[in-house]
Formats: sequence, C-alpha cells, structure tokens
Amino acid sequence: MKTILLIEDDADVRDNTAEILELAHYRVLKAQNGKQGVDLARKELPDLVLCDIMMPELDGYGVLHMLGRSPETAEIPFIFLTAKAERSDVRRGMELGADDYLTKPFEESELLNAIEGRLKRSDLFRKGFDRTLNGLNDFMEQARGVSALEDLSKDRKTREYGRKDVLFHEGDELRQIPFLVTGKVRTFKVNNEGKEFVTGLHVPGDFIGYLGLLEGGHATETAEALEETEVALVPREDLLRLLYRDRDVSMRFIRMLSQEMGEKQERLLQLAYASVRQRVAQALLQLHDRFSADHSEDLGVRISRDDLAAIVGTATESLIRCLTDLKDEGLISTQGRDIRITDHRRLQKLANL
Amino acid sequence: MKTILLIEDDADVRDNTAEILELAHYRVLKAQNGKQGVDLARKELPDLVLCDIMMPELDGYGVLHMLGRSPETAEIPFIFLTAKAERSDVRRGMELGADDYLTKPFEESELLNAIEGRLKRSDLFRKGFDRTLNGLNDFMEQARGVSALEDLSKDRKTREYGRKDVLFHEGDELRQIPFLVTGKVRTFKVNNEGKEFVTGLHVPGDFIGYLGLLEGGHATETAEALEETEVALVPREDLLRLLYRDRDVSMRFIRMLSQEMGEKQERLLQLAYASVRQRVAQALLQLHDRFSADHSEDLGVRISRDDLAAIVGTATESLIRCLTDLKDEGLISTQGRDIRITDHRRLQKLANL
DNA sequence: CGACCTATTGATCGGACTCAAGGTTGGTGG
DNA sequence: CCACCAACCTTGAGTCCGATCAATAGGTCG
Repeated sequence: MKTILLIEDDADVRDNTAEILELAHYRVLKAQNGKQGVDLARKELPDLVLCDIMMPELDGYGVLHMLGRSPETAEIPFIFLTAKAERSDVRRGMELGADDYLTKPFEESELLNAIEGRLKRSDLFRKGFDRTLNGLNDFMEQARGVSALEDLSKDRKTREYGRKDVLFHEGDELRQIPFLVTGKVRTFKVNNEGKEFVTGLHVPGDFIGYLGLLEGGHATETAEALEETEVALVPREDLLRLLYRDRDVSMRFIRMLSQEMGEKQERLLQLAYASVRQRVAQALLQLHDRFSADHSEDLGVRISRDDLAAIVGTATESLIRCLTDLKDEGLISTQGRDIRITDHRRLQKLANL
Repeated sequence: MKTILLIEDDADVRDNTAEILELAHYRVLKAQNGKQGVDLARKELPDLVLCDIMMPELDGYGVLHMLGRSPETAEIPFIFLTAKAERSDVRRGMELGADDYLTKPFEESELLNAIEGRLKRSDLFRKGFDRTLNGLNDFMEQARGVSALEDLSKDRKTREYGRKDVLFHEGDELRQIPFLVTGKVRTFKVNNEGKEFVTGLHVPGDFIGYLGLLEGGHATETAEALEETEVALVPREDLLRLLYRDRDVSMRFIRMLSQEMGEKQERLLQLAYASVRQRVAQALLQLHDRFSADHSEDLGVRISRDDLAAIVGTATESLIRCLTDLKDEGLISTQGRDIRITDHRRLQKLANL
C-alpha cells in the first residue's frame, strides 16, 4: 500500500482530502504545517507528498526546499495544492522542482489521477524498468507523456543479427540507437595494429553505443553480435529528447554513466598493475555475474578464447596458458567452449589479491 | 544581438509584442502559424522562441514537439503565450519541456523579464561557465533561482592545501564537494600492493570527486594537491539538488560524464596494447594541453617523475629511461623537474603510431 | 651544510608476446 | 552419414619489454 503525506493547514480541506485518499486505499499521513510535514516525511519516507503552499510556520516552498536537501527525500514526487492558480506561484514551484500542482477546490478524479500518474511514473524509474521490449515501450511511453505516443510505436523497428554480424562500426553515424531485446552483443575498440579491446558486454535491456549519441552522434566503438541477436532501433532524437526533457530520465542516465565510469576506473587500475592471471580471474567472475545469472551454476559461460583475450587485454595464447593453469589448480573447468567456475572463493581471492 | 522568434496568429498581439521586443533591441522573427514558425526556427536558429498555444495549422505543443526532435533546436529556450492560464494547458506545456509561460495580456516588464532571465540562463549553460569562484557563484545562483540565494553564499567556505596534502581519501564520506579555485589536484586509486594510478588531473574550475557523489556518497578515489591549492567546499546536497532539479545542469553533467567516459575508454585501449614509450608520449601531450595552455611554450610542465609514472601506469625507472630516450632523440628537453616538448609533431606521431 | 628526498643509471630477472606447429570442434556438402 | 574443410583451441620455443633491486648523482630545504 502506498503512503501519501498530506500537508495542509486548513482542517476541513485536510480531512476531506484525506478521506478521498483513504477511500482509494492509500495510507495517509496528515500534517498541519510545514515543519511537522518535513519531520514526518523524513521519518516515514512517504511515496508522495501533497502540500499546500500558503501555510504558517514553513510554507510549501520551504518544505520542498528542505526535502530537496537530502537524497532520500529529494526524489519523492511532490504535488502542490494552491488556492489560486497564481502564475508566479506555480512557476516558482515548478522551478524548485515540484512535479505537479492542483488548484483548490479540486475534484476527486483530478486528485486521484494526478497522484496515480505520478506514482506510476516514479515507480517506473525507481525500480528500473523491465529489461524487455515491453519494458522499453512502457518506459518510452511514460517518459514522453501519453499524448506523444502515437508516432513512437510506428518508429519501433526491430532487426536481427547473426553471430559476428556488426551492428555498427566505430565512426558510423548513429541515427538510431539499438536497444538489445534478445542475444548478446560486445562493443570494442581497435588499436592501430588491429588488436581488439572489449569495452563492454551487453545483455537484453541495454542500449548499445549511447556514448556516441552524446558526442557528436558518431559511434566511439564497434558493436558486434556474439550470438543470434534481436534489437529494437530507437530513433536517436527520441532518446535525446527524453534526456533533455525529463529529469527522471536524466537522473537515471547520470547514475548509469557514473556506475560505468566507476567500473572503467577500476579496470584501468587493474590493467595498469595487475598480472594477466589476476585479470583473467576478474574477467571470469564478471562474466559469470553477468551472463549466467539465470541458469545458475550448470552451464558456465560460453565464449571464444579470442573474445575473452580481448576482454582481459592480452594475447590469446597468454590467456589460454592462464586458463590451463587455473584448470590444473582446480579453480575452473572447461568443456569445449564453456568455462565453469568450480572454486568461486579461491578465484575471488586470486582476483582481489 | 539576440534573435527571438515570435509565433502568434493574432496580428495585433504579434505586432504589439514585436514592437516591445524591438525597442528592447532584440531582433525579432515573426511567424503567424506553427508550421511557419518551425521552418523559421530551423533555418535561423533563434536564441529564444515565444509561441502561442492556440493556433491554426500546428499548435504550440506541436511546435515544441517538432523543435524537440532535433538537437540543434531542442535546447532553445521556449516560452508559451497563453490566453487563459488553464492549468491543464500549462502543465502539459511544462511536461513537454517548455521553460516558462506568459498569460496574455502581459505587461511589458513581465515579458522582458521572462525573456532576459531565460536568455541569461541559457547563455550560462551553453558557453560553460567561468572557471573561477565567481563563475561558480554565478552558476549556483542562476541554477537555484534568485530566491534561494541567501543560505548558499554563507555555506561557501574555502580551504587551502599545501603540496601533497590530501583532500580526501578513497572511501571517505563526501559531505562537501571540493571545487578547485586555484592550484592543481590529482586524483588516484591505489592497488593492493600500494601502487598508485592517477585517474584524473584537475585544474581550477573542476569539481573533484563528483563521481563518488552519485555512488552512495563515498569517494571512489583519493585526491591530493600537487601544489598550493585553494578549494571552495560546496555542500553535497546543493549539487545533488541542482542535478535533480535542473535540466540544464543535468545535461551539462551528462555531457561532461560522457566526455570523460570516452577518454577513459581510449585510455583503456592504450593501456592494454600500447608500449610504455607510446603511453609516455601521449601523457606528455595531454599534460601540455591541460597545464600549459596559459603560459604558452616557455616553461613546459613541472611534474614529479613518480606522479608522471603513475599517470602512464608504469614503474618510475621505466618512465625515466623512456624520458631519457626521448631527450636523446630530441623530442623533448628537461630542466630539473620541468619537461618541455621540442618536437611536437614527432611526439604526436609517436603517440598515435 | 648536511640530511633527506628525488632523479638517474646499471644489472638482472621474469612475465607476457610472437611465431610456429600440431590438435579439436563443428558445420557443410556430397 | 561420413569425410573434409575451416575455424578455433592448445602447446612449445625463443625473445623482448618492463619490473625490481641496488647504487649513485643531483636538488632542496631547514
């Protein structure tokens, strides 16, 4: 059950509104002034805040401001209640980051619609969205607002690739961003001697090559299918507009970027000073994490030695020698192209040594 | 002179408004319906768009939607003109990404204020801001809206560090993000054998350690002053709120992150397959780019060999041998701790080979 | 001016790359 | 269904780059 915090000084309005909400099966917390509201919000972390603007003690702007200060409360959807739809009031509120506003007196349906809409949207972004094509459509739909939906779905083409097919080359212009529906894709850069270095492995639910999207629209890496793969092509403008226009999307994006950045930094450190042996151990662990999350322990990871070498950043022969060693020591076992981890703990120890 | 595109079907309103704007020394482009407006916007790329909502041919939402489709026009500030301040209209407009709205009839001062505010803000973000403390304050001021200014400036503490002083360690909680005012700072990670790898070099105008900001608030690297350094401490919440609340800031941030990400990927590729010699050449070129932009060619870059080695990702001795070679070949010259590039072209060739 | 830190050079050693040559696997066509 | 081809995997030998240890020279700061 969702919890809604209602901050309103007028007792009649407060009780009335609360009743409507409770009938709609929300849990309602009531506060009669801003100060009380902020305290309650911090303690209870409601799913949504409804807040009057004109109040004694601390007004609506103040509440919004206070809640914005800490990350836990900053993302809670915030809806203003205002007596008069004063333009300057509303503008100020929106600038401070309110998500919506309602003019008193409001109708029951208005109130519930606004709340439901916001909650749904907030859910979507907080949980992350389904890593499926449906998830993508939901996501885009929500993010664009229902009104702009029609021309979106008709642009949604999917395309199939076979093993070793190239989705795009480094330097290609990206008019459409591939969204991975099924299969696996690797992205890599090639140095001037023709050696490949894998920068990313992608599973269903990933956008591929979004980095290039922001840097002049040209791909910064090559993308290649590792197996039978199906992608949906999302027009670049759609994604860009989402990014420009929607703060939820921007924040998600920023988080994703930061996280990847952290990983890249860690990888740099490893590459600089860790031995091939350690790097192989790490790569194996990460591969298992990413690829065999679903089919538990049985099958291990299936990957070509060349590809694995390009992930570790070493020569194929060196990689193989290392795998053989690990096999002899009983940390892993192989069966044809599959690699299975048999002693997870010792491998971990090796990687982090 | 700034150009403003005015889209309005009512001839009286259009001429009237245009007159006001021209008196205020704006260049005004007039369009009498949405279609014309979009064409004009694409051709002329105005600095700001004023647009009526209710229009024949293509209404205001349509215009906003069309302009949002291409990156060149997506960032142009967009202000709606509406006859009645219908709540649902306005909300829809704001959701689609309008920056502001004015209710007709509006006063001259209202119009000009709204326009000036938006232009100033947009300028700030498009150009990037001054890399100085003043620039920072301007930036924050703009970004928060004038009203919330008072408690900001009083939080702005500056602090001084000497050579080798540590700003924060990896894992520290970052309650305040240092903004570099003068001096130079390096950020680095340490591996389990105690070897350092430099992940970033920072010059005045940089925020340091902002990555940690987004990942649980703990620093992902250590920051250390390379020389006498002064930083301003910006409360973490201020930055976070900016990021949450302001699309201009988010976009800037995303761009910055993407760019750095690109650099990191390039660095990974180099580290994986390039020789120490090539990596040294690259590091030298980058250092010169970043650090000696102001004092042209005279002095070269002053950096300790240990630090340079940690940037390249090699042992100090290996680095020095390489420097000696380059010196013998006449590509660089050294004078005590300073390194000067004498043959830029050949060094470049070496780096990209 | 001396102690300490930093830069440099030398000698040695080992990890990882290259080249080369067999094994395996899987897919295709007869 | 089998044979064959091609792509991929594996092992060996030799070489070289770069790390390490050790010792000396040069600068810098109290």
